[in-house]
Amino acid sequence: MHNIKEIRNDFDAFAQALKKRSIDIDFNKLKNLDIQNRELIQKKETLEKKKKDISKTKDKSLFSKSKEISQSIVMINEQQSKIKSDLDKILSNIPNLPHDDVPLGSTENENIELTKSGKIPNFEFTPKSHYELGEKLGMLDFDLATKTTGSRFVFVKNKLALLERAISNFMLDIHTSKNGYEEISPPLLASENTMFGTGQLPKFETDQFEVKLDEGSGRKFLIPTAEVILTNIVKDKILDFKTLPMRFVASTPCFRKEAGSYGKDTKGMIRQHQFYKVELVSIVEQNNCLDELERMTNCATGILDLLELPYRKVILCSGDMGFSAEKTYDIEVWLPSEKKYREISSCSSCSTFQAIRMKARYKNSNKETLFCGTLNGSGLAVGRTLIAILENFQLKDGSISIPKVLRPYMNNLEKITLN
RNA sequence: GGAGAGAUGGCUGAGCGGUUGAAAGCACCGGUCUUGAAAACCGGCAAAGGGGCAACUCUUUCCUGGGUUCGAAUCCCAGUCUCUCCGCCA
Repeated sequence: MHNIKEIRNDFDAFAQALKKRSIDIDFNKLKNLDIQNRELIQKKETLEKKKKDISKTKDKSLFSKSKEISQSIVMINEQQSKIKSDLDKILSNIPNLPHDDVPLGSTENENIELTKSGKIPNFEFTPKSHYELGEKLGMLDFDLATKTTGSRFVFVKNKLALLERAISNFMLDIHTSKNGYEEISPPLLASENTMFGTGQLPKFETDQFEVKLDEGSGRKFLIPTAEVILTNIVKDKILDFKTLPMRFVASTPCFRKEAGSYGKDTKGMIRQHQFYKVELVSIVEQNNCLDELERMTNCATGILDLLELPYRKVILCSGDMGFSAEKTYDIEVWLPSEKKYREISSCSSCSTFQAIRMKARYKNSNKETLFCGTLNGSGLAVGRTLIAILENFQLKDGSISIPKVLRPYMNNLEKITLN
């Protein structure tokens, strides 16, 4: 969320910066609400002061006057809180401003490739898709999932289930032992307020799975990414700058409705309602966001290097970035069956955007209270890593060789074969 | 599911109708002392919002929302959350 005080300072600059997002906002309305809001606050405060003074005198003859004032305060207060909530409503739906580094654009076609790494495999046969391979092995069962649950779910079985677990554990080990992240096993449900903090609510409610608990308890949502729950660790906190940066890693299932992606990636397990993801989150001093973004992105690509998977790094254009991000790198892995790169990680700096929503602050060395910077990135999406391994490490007979670094996690298995 | 207890500043924890924005301790910052550090002693230290170029000043905030009152952290009602005991259970 943006700070209205800062918007006020340079209203036109804000409107201009937001244009990069190609978002339609009624700026005049915003401006007017802010002015009205402050006028009413001033009115209210004048009356409150009067009332307070009367109370201090303890003069009985003034008590009735005080009562009158109370009534006017109630009325003004009603108006003011209405205006304030309208104002907040607009503010909470405005996305983060793109950083200057971010290229201008409206769709993914304007994203810019920065680097390419790894060697694209050269097959002597036509490479199969992950779902062909998985089904042939009898280890990916989409039909069964359709029977028990519905579309966009999958049963991962046998050695592929082991592979999935190995991927997860391998990534966690690297991030905790080499990259300095603290491992967390978090709740998979988040409260409404938590979802607001990272920006999933209110604007993207239709993408979320809501879960009904007992009557009376607040609304709960299945996390669409561990980012939500990990970032909110610092919600409502005022941290000491010495405790920063904080770095968390978790491997969790993620749940997404994928509303609006009907007909997209319907085959296979590219786009599922439920998938595992190893997520990285950093809480930093606000000036360190961009450095941390580079560091985090390197942590993600480091995994692909170790797995020997070919990938490229892309910087997202202004129109393709997520709601809370100021700058995002996507890491895309090569999929031989599609002959193209597909997203396997997305690393974003959210500047102070989420911290303002969460009220996550810290005291810097000058004892000033400032909003934290927050970052999140996949390190990596486990399901898509599984896909990438299947496709890139497939052999002519449909068996899969296991990347060397994963073998210790799989009883030194070298190959997944039909039987 | 049954029975209780609680929610106060960065943290711990007093207060239970009128200078209480809030005692005390810890943490933190500054100073004295010390070769340096520690200890000891002295001093400082909440957040949000409004007004002002600024010094500064005003308002709000003791879980949330209502109510009583001239006045509420303190009394009443509702809600949320947390904890303890019993039952059930991975």
